[in-house]
Amino acid sequence: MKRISIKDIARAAGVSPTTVSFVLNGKSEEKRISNEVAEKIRKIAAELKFNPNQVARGLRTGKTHTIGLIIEDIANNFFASVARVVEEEAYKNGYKVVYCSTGNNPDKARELLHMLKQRQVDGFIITPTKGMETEIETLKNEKRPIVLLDRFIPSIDTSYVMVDNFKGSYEITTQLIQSGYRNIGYVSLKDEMIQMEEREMGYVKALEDAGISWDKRLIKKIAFDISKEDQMKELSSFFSNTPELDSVYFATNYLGIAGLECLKKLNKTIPDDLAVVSFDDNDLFRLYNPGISVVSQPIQEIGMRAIRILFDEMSGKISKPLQVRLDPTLIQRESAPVRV
Amino acid sequence: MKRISIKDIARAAGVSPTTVSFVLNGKSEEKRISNEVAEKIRKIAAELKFNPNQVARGLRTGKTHTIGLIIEDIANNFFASVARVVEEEAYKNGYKVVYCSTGNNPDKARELLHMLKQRQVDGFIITPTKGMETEIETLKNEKRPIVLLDRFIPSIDTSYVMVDNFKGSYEITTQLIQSGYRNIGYVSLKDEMIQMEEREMGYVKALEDAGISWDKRLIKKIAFDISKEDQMKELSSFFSNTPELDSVYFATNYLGIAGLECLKKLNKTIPDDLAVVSFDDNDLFRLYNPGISVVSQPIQEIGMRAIRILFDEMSGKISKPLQVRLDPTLIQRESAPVRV
DNA sequence: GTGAAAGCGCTAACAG
DNA sequence: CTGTTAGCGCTTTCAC
Repeated sequence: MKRISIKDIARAAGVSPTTVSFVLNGKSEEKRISNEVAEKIRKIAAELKFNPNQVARGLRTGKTHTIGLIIEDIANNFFASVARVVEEEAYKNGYKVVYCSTGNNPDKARELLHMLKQRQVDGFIITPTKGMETEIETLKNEKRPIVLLDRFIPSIDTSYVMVDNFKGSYEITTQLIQSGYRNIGYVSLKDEMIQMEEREMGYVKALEDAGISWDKRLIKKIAFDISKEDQMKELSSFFSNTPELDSVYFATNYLGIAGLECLKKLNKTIPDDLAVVSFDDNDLFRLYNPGISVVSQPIQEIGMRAIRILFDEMSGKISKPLQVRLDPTLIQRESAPVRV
Repeated sequence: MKRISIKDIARAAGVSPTTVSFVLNGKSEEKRISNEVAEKIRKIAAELKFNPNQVARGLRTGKTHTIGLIIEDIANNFFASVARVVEEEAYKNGYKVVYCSTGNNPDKARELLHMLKQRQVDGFIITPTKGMETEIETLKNEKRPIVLLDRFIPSIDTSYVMVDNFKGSYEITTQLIQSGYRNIGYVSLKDEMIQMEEREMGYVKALEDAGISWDKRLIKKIAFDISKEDQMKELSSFFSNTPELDSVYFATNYLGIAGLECLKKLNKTIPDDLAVVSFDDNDLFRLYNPGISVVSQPIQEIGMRAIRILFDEMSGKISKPLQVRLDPTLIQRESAPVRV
């Protein structure tokens, strides 16, 4: 049961492969193929269940109809949800997506990029890690369609789609201050990329604007790649070393989840012992008792914009990088009520 | 800045493309290419930053080094986590993965399969939906490597990897009974595949073995594709129509999450008003107050076994389908304590 | 209106 | 030890 090719159809129809190709690619009008021939070819193709070999087509045309999606971690809810949107929209346009998780490891990220290039993907959506500057630059110079996701590289002018991190961070911190909190802890990641810097700036600026001097001791940074246990240890010691905290702001969903786990272990009650807020939303924050107040990202729109911009770049519809910052949404729940 | 090919290297080195191909594919020994030539070629390739075109290679060799992963929904924690494991392991072996979410829609599932075949993926890992029997059968007849995930198709003898659903379900139901619960609700999906049937059988068998007659009214089935609001409505009315319930068992993480949301809205206290257990584990169940008792799947191992079996099939190491049922783990938390 | 032929970049018989 | 050549399946220019 051998795969059937365009030649088989040609033979069966008594025409040349060329004609078959024209008809099957909808160019029968343009090439003025007679209706009878066209119909006949289509009929035979259907009977034989002909599947064009996309690899061969890719080799010939240089287009693989595949896009490469490089994200931090497909198991992370935020990225998985974005991936879902990207996949769906790509699929609607006849594109497949190959995805890769970097785990925030620059070496792996570079390798993945390299692999995707070898695979001739038509475009890239990338959550860049540190140390990818050169590769992204190269991509850009090669005029490959590319849009950055969740963060960008300040030194390179590419398209990107991300939430307005500063704004979200500023607003939720301000909210906390207005609710009467003064000793607001901030838990973030070491080795940060620009998006985390923006979140920190939002936090600091909100404090400054409220006339609260910010205290370095209330800022805790955790490495991305340590074990769960070490994470817990770091968090625990942070909380025990800063008894003056009346509230804490976790800068990613990932940290927020770890934070809740730690506070549970320490038998701290939210919000009585400590008010809690976090960047990003998810089922846990939404349904937790008490519900965790968050800055939520417009996930659907982030994914949609990213893939649409990529398509526009691929089709040449836009030639200049497009940079999008979406508004976050503050969701008030019960984890940081007005202090009495 | 044109892409450089094997010919360019050949020209630069003053040898033929063949020789370059041999050297770059590590066959210099086998083909007895002289060391000087080999070295020279390698050097030039490195200098020119040569990237072999995998599409061309794929066309020639018939191997794309890509595997297709068809799952229910990449945004679902269980599948995303499995996907992560699969991707990681595939990557270590030089394979990429193209993933697609079916959303449990048979038509989409079939289309996706079709697309992946056109793309000449070397193997498939598939979470089958209803109505995919013919396609899977065809795949099997074409001798394409394939392993089913999370469920299987009883009428077709393929490899698969899944948790022992019956066992998990039986055990957690028995646990509930032994803790003194008698009116145990069961919330599952309509249009179920085999894995859900097994879970239901586990539930029913546990009740029967305990001499409890099971009541159809305590079993609620919800369609997969309805809106969140409708889901909530269905759940609410189920709970109000069955006031005799002392406990409820949700048959998937997805339903468990919806269930918690519903109970929260109805102001029911767990476990005082109603004890709750669920199939699958996740951050929400683990950190919820009270912690939700669950049957947890060995996600890491499921992903690992699936990809390893697929590789073994691809390399011809095994010729007979391998069918794996992994043991689930009961995790006792506080949502269904012994009744007093 | 349709077909012949070249070629995308690579691999692998086969020849020398 | 290395090169020639054919061909994977498709698209596309050019010719008839």
